[in-house]
Amino acid sequence: MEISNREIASKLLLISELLEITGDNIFKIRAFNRAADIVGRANSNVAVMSDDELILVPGIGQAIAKSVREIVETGTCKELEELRAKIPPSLVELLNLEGVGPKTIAVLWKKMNIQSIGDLEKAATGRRIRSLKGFGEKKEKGFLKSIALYRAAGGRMNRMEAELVVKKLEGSLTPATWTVAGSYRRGKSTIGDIDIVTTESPSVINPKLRNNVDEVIDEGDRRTSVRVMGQRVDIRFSHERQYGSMLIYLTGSKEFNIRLRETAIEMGRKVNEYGVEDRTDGKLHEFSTENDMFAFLGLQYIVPELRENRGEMELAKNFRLPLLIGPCDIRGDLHVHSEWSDGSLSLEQLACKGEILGYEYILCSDHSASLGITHGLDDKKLKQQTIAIERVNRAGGSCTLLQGIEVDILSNGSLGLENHVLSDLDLVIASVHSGLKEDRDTMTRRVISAVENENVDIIGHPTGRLIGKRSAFEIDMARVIERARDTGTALECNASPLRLDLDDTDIMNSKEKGVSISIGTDSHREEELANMRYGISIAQRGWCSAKDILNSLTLKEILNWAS
DNA sequence: GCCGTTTTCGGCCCGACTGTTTTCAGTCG
Repeated sequence: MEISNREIASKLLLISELLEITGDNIFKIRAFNRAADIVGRANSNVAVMSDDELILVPGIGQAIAKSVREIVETGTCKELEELRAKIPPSLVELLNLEGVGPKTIAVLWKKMNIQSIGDLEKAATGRRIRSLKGFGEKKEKGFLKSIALYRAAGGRMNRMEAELVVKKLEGSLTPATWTVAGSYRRGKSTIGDIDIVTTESPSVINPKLRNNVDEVIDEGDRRTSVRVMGQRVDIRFSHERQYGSMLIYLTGSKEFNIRLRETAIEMGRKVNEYGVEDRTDGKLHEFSTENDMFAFLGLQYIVPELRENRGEMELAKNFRLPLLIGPCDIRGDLHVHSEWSDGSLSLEQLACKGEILGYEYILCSDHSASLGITHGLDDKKLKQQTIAIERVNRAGGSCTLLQGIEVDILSNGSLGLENHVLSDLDLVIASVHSGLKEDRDTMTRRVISAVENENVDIIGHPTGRLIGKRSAFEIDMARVIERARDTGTALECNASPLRLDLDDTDIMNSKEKGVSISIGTDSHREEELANMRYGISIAQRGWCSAKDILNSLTLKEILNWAS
C-alpha cells in the first residue's frame, strides 16, 4: 500500500518540530518544515518519484530526499528515529500552546521532566514552575490560560465564523478606515486568526476595544491583540501614508512576505511593514496603496489570493501573472437544490433569483432517490420536474433553468439512477454521500467509475470534507484528476463555506492537467446563492482563469459542452 | 538542510510586545 503525500509530509513536519525542541539550527528546521509543505501540496505522488526526480524539486536536496525515500520504504527514517530516541514526541503537542515555544518546552522538560500538557498543568497548578530561573507567576498563570484555550478551541474558523468575528469588531472601528487582511483577505477556506489594519489612532481604538472584546491579549501603540468569540484578532495601527505596505505585510502569507523581502534584497532594498528602505542611505520610501509599493519594486500587482509563494513573484517580475476568474465571468450557478428535493426554493423562485444575480442559467440539481433522507427524485418525478422546468423557462425570464441531478455514487461505484434516465438531463453531477470510510483505493476506484460514466459531467464535492467537522475521505486525487482529464469530466469547486471542496491546491493541480472546474454553491436556501463569492476566491487561489471554469461558458456553450 | 548570472561556503526576512530582567530572550505574526 503506497504511502500518501500527506503522511510523508506529517513525518517531515514532526522532524522539524522535534529539531526545534532540541534547539537545532533554525535553517535546518525551516528546511524540513518547507519540505513538509512542498510534499503536502505536490501534484503527483511523491512515493513513486525516483531520487533524481525528488532532488529536482526546489527545497528538497540530497538529505531530505534520502529521508523521504526511507519513509516511503519503511514508514520512518533515521533522522526521525534518532530524534525520537532523544526526546519524547509527546512534547510536540506543547508547541500548540499560545506563548509556549521550543525554548520554554526544552527548559520545562529538562528541569522539571514535564512531558505533556497534563504534566504542565499539574506543575503550574502546584505553583512549582515559578521557582525556575526566568519563570514567574505571570508565566505560570499564562500556561494555565493557554491550556484552557487550547482545549476549548475548535481549530481554524470557516469563512462564515470568521465573518461573525469581524462583524463583532465593527462596533469598535470607523467605516472606511480599516481592512481585514491575513488569510481572510487571501480567500483561504479556513482562517486561523483575524488580522486588521486601521488608520485610526491607538488612543481611540484601544479604549473601545477594551470594552468590546472578551480579552485583551496585549496592547500597544503599533499593535493590539484581543480575543473575540474565542478567536485571536490582531490589529495593526498604520499611518495613511504607509497603509499600502502595512496591508501587504499583514495580508501575507508569511512565505510570500519572506519571498518579497528576498526580492527586495536582490535589488539592494529592505522591505518591512513601513515601506521600502534603501540599503545604502537608509531612506524609507512610503506607500499609501499596495499598488504603489508593488510598482516601486518593479512588480505587477499581485492579488491577495495569489500571495502564497507558489511562483507568483517570478511571474510578477515579468508582468506575466494570469488574468484570474472574477465575479463578472460567472454566467451561472452549477449546483442548486430546489424544493423538489431538500431545498427550500421553488423553480420559479430559482429562476427569479438567478435573474437578479445576472445569471444566464442555474443548474437545478436535486438529489437522486437513492439518498432516502432527502426526498430525492426518481425517474418518474424527474419527468414531472422536466415539464415544470419547461413551464418556468417558457415564461421568458432571462435566467434559464437547466435540469440536472446530483446523483449518488453508490458503494460499488454504480450510480443511483439508470443511465437512460441520466442521459435525458442537461447536466449530471455525481457525488459520494455514503460509505465515507472506505479505504483509499476503493474510494478512488468508486469515484473513477463515476468519472468514466459517459452521462456524468461533474463530480460533486470530490473529497467529501466538512470543514471543522469531517476530514476528507481517503482518495487519491491525482488519479481522479488524470481520469477526469481523459474523459473530459469536470470537477466541482463546491462553494459552500462548510465544504470549499475541491480546495485550492487540488484545483491548481486539475487546472494544470486541463480539467475544467465547475463552481456550484450547493444552495438549499436563498441566501446561500451568494456563496458563489467563496468559490470564486478558491478558484482564484487555484490560479484559474475564465477558460478553466465551466460556469464562464454561455448557456449555448455549456449545453454544447455537455452533449 | 538548501542553494548559487557575484558564491560550492556562507548566507538564509523583519519587527512588536511581554515577562523577567536591568539589557534581553522568547514568542508571535
